Amino acid sequence: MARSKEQNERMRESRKEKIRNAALQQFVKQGLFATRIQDIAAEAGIAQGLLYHYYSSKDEIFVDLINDALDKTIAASYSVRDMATSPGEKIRYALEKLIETIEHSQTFLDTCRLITQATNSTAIPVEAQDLIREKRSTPYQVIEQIMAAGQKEGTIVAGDPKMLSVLFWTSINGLAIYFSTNNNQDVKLDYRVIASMFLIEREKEK
Amino acid sequence: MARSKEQNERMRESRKEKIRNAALQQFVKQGLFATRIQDIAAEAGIAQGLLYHYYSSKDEIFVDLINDALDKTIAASYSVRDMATSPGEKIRYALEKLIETIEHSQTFLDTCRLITQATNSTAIPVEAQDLIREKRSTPYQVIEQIMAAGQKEGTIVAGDPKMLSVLFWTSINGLAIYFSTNNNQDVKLDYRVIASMFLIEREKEK
DNA sequence: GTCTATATCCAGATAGAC
DNA sequence: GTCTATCTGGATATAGAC
Repeated sequence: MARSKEQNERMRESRKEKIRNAALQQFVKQGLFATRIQDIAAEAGIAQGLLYHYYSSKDEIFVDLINDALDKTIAASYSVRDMATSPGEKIRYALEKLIETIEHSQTFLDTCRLITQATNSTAIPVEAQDLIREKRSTPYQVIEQIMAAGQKEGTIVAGDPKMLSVLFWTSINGLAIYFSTNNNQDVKLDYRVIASMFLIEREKEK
Repeated sequence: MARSKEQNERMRESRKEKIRNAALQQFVKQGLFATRIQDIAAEAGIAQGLLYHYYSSKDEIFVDLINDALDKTIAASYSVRDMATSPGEKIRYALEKLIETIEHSQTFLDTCRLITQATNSTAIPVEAQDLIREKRSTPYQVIEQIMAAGQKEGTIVAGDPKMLSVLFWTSINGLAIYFSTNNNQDVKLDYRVIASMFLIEREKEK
């Protein structure tokens, strides 16, 4: 009996995962409000009514997705922070990986779009607004600290570390938004151009 | 009689302008779908029914706004193109002005947000989609050409001019999106950091 | 021109059959 | 668990009074 219960739990969770994926596709394409419950159900291959056995409302799915997206972003920034290298190298490596991810991971682009959408609308569930207030500043703070450490070390350009962090993330976000709707293969990004904003000459050579 | 007719025309247009401004405020805050006709009418200080004497639908207002926004962006890029200076100086000057505008003009931020919103949603009127397809590439092409000219001149860094143009606009757009919801005065932008992505050392000194 | 009141439609959420 | 059918609320757009 216990096993059957466990199996059910697992099946239920995998079904919810399927619904979340379907919802993410629709939300990034159409936005929260233009997406109908029916659209999500159709994308997930189930009837509209059945969706309510897994989520009690459209908003609840949205909040779940936002929470996931924010946690992923925070986790990624922590993995950069905890690297066993110099601050300058952390910035260089992070940009290299982020650009590569922008070019190859649709999931990453979707995550960026969802967060941007949520951050730029007052018409989202209050729970989502709270999560954003709570979690969104972490990646900015992480990069700000690395920038400050890099300046002490002499590998990062002068200027307010907070500003450098804002430039770092807004460049990445701007690119992600652009590539999410222009997945044209005719533009190949070179992360070193962006890196040259932050790293002083000596570092650029690497 | 002719004068009265003319006056009426003018009053009608100024009323429509008022409605457009109200709609822009609501669209950038809530998005096209979450915004109700009622919200626009309230913001414009008129009754809901009256709005239909000026616009026949919410979509029609949206299309009008998108068209304006795209035309403004194109006009701005042409004014940079037609400057009587070197390509390197054009890039430097354009960035200086754009950063200043991001910091001080709410209207500019709203324009960027509206275009970003429209570009990133399939759930907008087809007329708006057509306008975007038609007009959106112009600013990219203008900057691309300046970058290429600057490379010949020896003031712009190496790399695909198309990529440089994409980096130029996505940086600006990313910043505009960030500042439209974080109008914190505690971060002062320095355009020279961004300029250092594109201009080679000799130019940076300016 | 401007308002209030209303008809119509459509999406979210629920109920009930299988 | 899964579906179809239905209730309900709310927004768009229209009609009609002033």
